[in-house]
Amino acid sequence: MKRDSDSGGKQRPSVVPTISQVAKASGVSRATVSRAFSRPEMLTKETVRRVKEVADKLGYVPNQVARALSTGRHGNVALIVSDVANPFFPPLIRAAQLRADQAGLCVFLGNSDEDPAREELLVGRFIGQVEGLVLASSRLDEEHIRRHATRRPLVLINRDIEGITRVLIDTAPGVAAAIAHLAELGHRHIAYVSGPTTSWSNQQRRNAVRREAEKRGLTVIAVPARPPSYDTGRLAATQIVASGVTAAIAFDDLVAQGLMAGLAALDVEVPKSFSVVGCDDVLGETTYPPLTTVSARCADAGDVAVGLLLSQMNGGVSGEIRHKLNSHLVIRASTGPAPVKRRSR
Amino acid sequence: MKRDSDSGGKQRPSVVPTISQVAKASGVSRATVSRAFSRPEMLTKETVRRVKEVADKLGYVPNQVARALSTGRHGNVALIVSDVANPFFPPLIRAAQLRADQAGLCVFLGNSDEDPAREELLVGRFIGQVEGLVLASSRLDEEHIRRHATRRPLVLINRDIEGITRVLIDTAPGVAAAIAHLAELGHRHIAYVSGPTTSWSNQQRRNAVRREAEKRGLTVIAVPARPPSYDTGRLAATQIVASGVTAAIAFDDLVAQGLMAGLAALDVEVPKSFSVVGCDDVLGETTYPPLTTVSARCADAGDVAVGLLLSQMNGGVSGEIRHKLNSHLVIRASTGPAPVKRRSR
DNA sequence: GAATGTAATGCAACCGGTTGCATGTCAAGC
DNA sequence: GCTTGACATGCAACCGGTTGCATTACATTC
Repeated sequence: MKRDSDSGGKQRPSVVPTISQVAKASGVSRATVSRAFSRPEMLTKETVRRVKEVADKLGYVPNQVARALSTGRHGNVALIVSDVANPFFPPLIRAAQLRADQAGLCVFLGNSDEDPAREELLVGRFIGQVEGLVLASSRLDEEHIRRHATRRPLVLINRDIEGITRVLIDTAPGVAAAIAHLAELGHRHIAYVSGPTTSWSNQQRRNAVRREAEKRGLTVIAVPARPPSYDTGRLAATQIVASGVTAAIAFDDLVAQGLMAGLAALDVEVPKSFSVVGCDDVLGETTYPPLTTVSARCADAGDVAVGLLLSQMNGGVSGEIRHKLNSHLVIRASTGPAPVKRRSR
Repeated sequence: MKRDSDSGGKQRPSVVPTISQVAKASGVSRATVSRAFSRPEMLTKETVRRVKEVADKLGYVPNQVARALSTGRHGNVALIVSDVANPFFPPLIRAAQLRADQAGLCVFLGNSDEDPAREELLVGRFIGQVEGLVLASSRLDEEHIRRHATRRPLVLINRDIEGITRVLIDTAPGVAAAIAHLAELGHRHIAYVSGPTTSWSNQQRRNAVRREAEKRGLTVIAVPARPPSYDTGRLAATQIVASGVTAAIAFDDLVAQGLMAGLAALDVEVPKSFSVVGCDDVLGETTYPPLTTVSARCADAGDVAVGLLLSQMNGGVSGEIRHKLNSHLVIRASTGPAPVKRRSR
């Protein structure tokens, strides 16, 4: 019964030393080595020092996978977004990463490409090896989300499901400010260039436009740009110009940018003859002309979401949290006074 | 000695059934359950069917972490990029994801934020739980990269280290075409707006500009935009205009876009009085005017890199691979005939 | 000096799978 | 009818850590 699994000659000689090798080399038990790394306060300083020294020499690093198996803590979280390539997400991803990093966590990124089935598949793959999930603009139906939430701490971004922790980018105040801004500039008839009907953000924005416009006596028409993109925005220009409005507020910056391109192609000058407002503020000053937009602080959303996830993972927060992020209007150069009204068209 | 670990009442009653529970419920051994999932061809069809049925009923899913511990295959790969927020990366990330997904792999995303120390930290966290790594635009020094490559399959993007599998986006042909294009339009003096000196891409582009310009008898000046961004591009405009050149080719699209904004601010019309060429083709037609640029097919790079990683993980490809991706010029509206020369300035 | 308490370390079971080998079953071959 | 072999399944060790409990060593107190 020779069971000297430690000294056993493996095919890979020097790579990846295990806890047993460190234990043997430093003349202590595996338990002590383990504690030197995970609970050093239980040990003599001297012991910790010695073990770590040996470990260093051998190039030992605790095996995360093995650790995860026995403790159930993997040190991983998952972030699933609906479209990595949409400029709304990269800053959000970056902020989420940063926050997770600070907590020593690794992050899995999933890209659902707007497809619920894909998203479900990804969740399935991730859930076994993460301690928590963040779903940004999830396209999953409520039932699925609830089920996953029973298995793991889960935080939603821009999805409003009761009982599940969520962070919502509340663009209503910013949109309201945008309407006020346009009203002050003398615009009376405006268009809302709308996004996906299933999107929580779109519903929220459209309602805010309606409400505020009504309050100020403006008339609003809705023109779709679906899916929201530069191209659909551009294509919407004709219809919008034909409708006789003098300003438009778009579902997002990409649509707004497309719209401006469409207007330019029709020889409609922005902001001289037509004003455009975007949403999300993801393009900064890079458009021509620089876009007036509603800043949605998407980076903060990533940061906050991971923060909430962390506290849920640790403390096991009981109460439901519905975190709202404020928004505000950033005025640049795509909005200006309403053109003098022509008598007839 | 009552050691009935299987039926033992855990605190969590129904969640996450284990292989033992499935084994018991279906009246077979754990080994058989294991094989029903990982090597069904070893078992009777009937057995597989029965086990899977029971597993389904119980909601059993094999635990990835446990599996990884015993097999050493985690089913994960890591992708580290230097800046998620740079528009060059999202398409690359997306393509890499897609490819990994098809192979049933989960991907960890790391963001080094251009910081070698951070990148090293991330690699350390990932390496224990992945089967392979892709480093895009790595800022690590060669020695570190080589070391990691001995531990795990590793593929580089836009980093040229001998002996390590790498995919390089070869923009030289596209840049050469751009110079030719400008020469044909009558430009004689041009500027190269350069990026990070340590960047492989930048060196390659600058050299291509030099070489091709010399061949055609154009003169080139170099103007820095560091770090490469919209803002540094914008700021470079003054110096460029003052130098008397009639066209510029920028390190990337962002710089080019900034440059166009800077030119507009100086009342220099593009393309009438000045031509601008970008690089990477990540902005499509969204600039004003639409940017002539060198298409670098960054999405393909992600796809190819993961593909190479996979083959390295499986077959254990022996020979070194240096995969070059071609580039070509996309002509849009930011380039035009050189303005008629004024006698003096 | 014996009893008591406390701090440091070791022992061995356990996490949930995988897998080499042994065992058992059944049918074909002589 | 008994041997032989192929095939299906079970046994038990193993992956590399963690942790409850036992043990040991040492200091304190009376």
